[in-house]
Amino acid sequence: MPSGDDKPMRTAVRTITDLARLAGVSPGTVSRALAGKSLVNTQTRQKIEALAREHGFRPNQMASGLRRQKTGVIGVVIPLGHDIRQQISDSFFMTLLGFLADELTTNGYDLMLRRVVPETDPDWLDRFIGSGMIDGVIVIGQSDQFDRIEEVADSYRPMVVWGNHTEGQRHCVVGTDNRLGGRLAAERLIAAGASRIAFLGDTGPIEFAARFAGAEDAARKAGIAPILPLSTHLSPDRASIEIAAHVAAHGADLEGIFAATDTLAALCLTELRKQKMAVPGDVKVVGFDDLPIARQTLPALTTVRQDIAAGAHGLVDLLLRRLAGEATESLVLPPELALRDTA
Amino acid sequence: MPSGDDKPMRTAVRTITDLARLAGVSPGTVSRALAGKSLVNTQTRQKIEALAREHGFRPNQMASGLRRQKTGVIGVVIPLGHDIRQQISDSFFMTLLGFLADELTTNGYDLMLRRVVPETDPDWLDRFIGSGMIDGVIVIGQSDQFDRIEEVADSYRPMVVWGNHTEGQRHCVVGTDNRLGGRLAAERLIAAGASRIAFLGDTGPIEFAARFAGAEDAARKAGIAPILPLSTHLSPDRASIEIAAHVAAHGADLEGIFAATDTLAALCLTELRKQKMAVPGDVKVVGFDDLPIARQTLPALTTVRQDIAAGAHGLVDLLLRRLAGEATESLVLPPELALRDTA
DNA sequence: ATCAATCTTGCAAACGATTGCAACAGGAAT
DNA sequence: ATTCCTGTTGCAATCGTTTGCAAGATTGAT
Repeated sequence: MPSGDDKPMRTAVRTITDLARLAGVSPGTVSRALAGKSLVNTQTRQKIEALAREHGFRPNQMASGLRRQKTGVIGVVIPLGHDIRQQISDSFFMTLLGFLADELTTNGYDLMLRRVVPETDPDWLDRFIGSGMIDGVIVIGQSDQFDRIEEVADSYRPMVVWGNHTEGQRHCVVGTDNRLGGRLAAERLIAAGASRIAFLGDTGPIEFAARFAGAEDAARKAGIAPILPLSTHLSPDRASIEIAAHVAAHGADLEGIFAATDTLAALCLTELRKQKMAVPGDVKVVGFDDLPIARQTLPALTTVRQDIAAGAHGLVDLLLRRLAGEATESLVLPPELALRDTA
Repeated sequence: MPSGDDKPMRTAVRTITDLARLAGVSPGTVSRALAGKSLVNTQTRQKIEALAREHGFRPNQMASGLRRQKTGVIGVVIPLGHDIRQQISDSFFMTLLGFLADELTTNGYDLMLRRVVPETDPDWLDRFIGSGMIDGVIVIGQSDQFDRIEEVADSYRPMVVWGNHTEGQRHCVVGTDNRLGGRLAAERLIAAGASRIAFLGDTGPIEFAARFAGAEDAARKAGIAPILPLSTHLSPDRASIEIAAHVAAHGADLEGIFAATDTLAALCLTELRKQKMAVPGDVKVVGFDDLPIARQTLPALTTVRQDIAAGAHGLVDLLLRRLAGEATESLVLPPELALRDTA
């Protein structure tokens, strides 16, 4: 029994049992005191708290999690489906992630981040959920994994997804009304006088497909020519090249361009300038997202705003509700046109 | 003893013990089989693996972590010191985070993200480390917490910090040579003909202070007037206003502006344009970071590149080494001038 | 002084996976 | 037939915390 009580080198207090010994009580009491339960005598509690502070003791979350069958951690997973390289620095998702971190922290949860490549790891979602490390999961972007998510949603409740809402889907989703957003964008282009309009971006991902569909709705309603889809990748390097080609091929025929994201819109503006086309004189441009960059392009980009903060708040709010056993509806946020100088 | 073996509704297999019962072996054997240890008979192993696959079983990470005293999780913490709102969507940190996630995943680790406000939570670092949830920690940005980090570094080894390297510091850091970067920026401005130069940004954060100091070095060496510090906040909203004021007050006197980040540089370009000052004709501008936005400003921004991917790689590499017990040196990455059109 | 009621506390069994040790089987060698 | 391997497996303790249950202490009422 080593007795180094008064030595300057304090004995390390790693477990609740160590602390209990020091306080002269049982581990159970320490646990209760630190957890703030009411069944502990005030003096005892204070002594324990003081000791814990003094030795910088914190209960081991792993052990606690194991015993209580909850971890206090929410998983956030970003499936990299369509275009792996893009997402690495995609501002939209990263900004959303920032807000999510804040919302979760506010609610006492930690955030475990995972980026997965479903193509090489078909089991990505089950793996994460089954790990036992997380109490719930937020999926950022459906990517091309809609069906997989649907399946999982049937048996796993604490999951909320950022993405597009489709009639009759079974997983709980939060997202902007992309179709409406697409309509707003196209309507703006039309109102500004454009009638030959292109959609710039891959129409594969479901969110983009919805934006495209919305634009088509507007075109049909206005009785103008159908929207011309111009496909691009999302990584800036490849997109630049592809956009240059598209502009060279179709630029002269076009009066309006609806870009699937602000990032693409900004690249497009750069390219149009290079090829001596005036914006909004020759061509009008509308983006999507309203990232900070939209205010800094020249001319400043007219775009469709997604309320990212509201999205993050909604995701966390719904997830907490589901954790509490509530049934929840999906949340569809209204997009809003941010009118600037390109259309 | 319920015997629903052949029912379509499979009995849930949640624990290693459940699986053991199904396979007719002991839990220990299942554990060894799933962990890929060599002491298990090949047939037994295959049977167990098949069963695990069939029932989608994965061992509980919490229990495993508790027993093995390691979690497979690396904590990544972003201290929000100087300007809380900024960092929420700061592209640089978020991009770094993206690369970190990839590097860690590649090495079999998960990433736990935490953003903290040291001012209201002085205990932020010890709390994270003491939680027992993480095997090591990466701190993104020293913010104003240099001393706190130093203290912790004395007793906690698996920690690596992104930030500035200071002579004789005790914590292991990875970062760009900010002072050299600052010198490169100022030298470029001087070479382009500017001799009245301002530094745009708060000189409080240590990284920025070093950039400023580097610029001062260059000014001294060239024998020009001292660099004029123009302080701003980092959140775009406030920065815009402050930059507008700075430009109005000093614009006429200035020939060169070295902005502490590309984001500030981009805002500055916008503001200069508004106030009818030609870039690089009237004023030359150099940024720092080489974020994607630097290619899209008009004119395209000359800036000092930080190699973010290399930074993330270095952080993870050093951390893994420290986890393995190696002693490690800090890693200082060389910045590089990305010459474009603003200077 | 006795008894009941209320507070505090300790005891010990979980949570689910891992692992040192010992036991057992099957073979080979003597 | 005996002994000694080698290769597999089971047993049971362990990681650190939580929590139901019961015991002990204290108080107040009778």
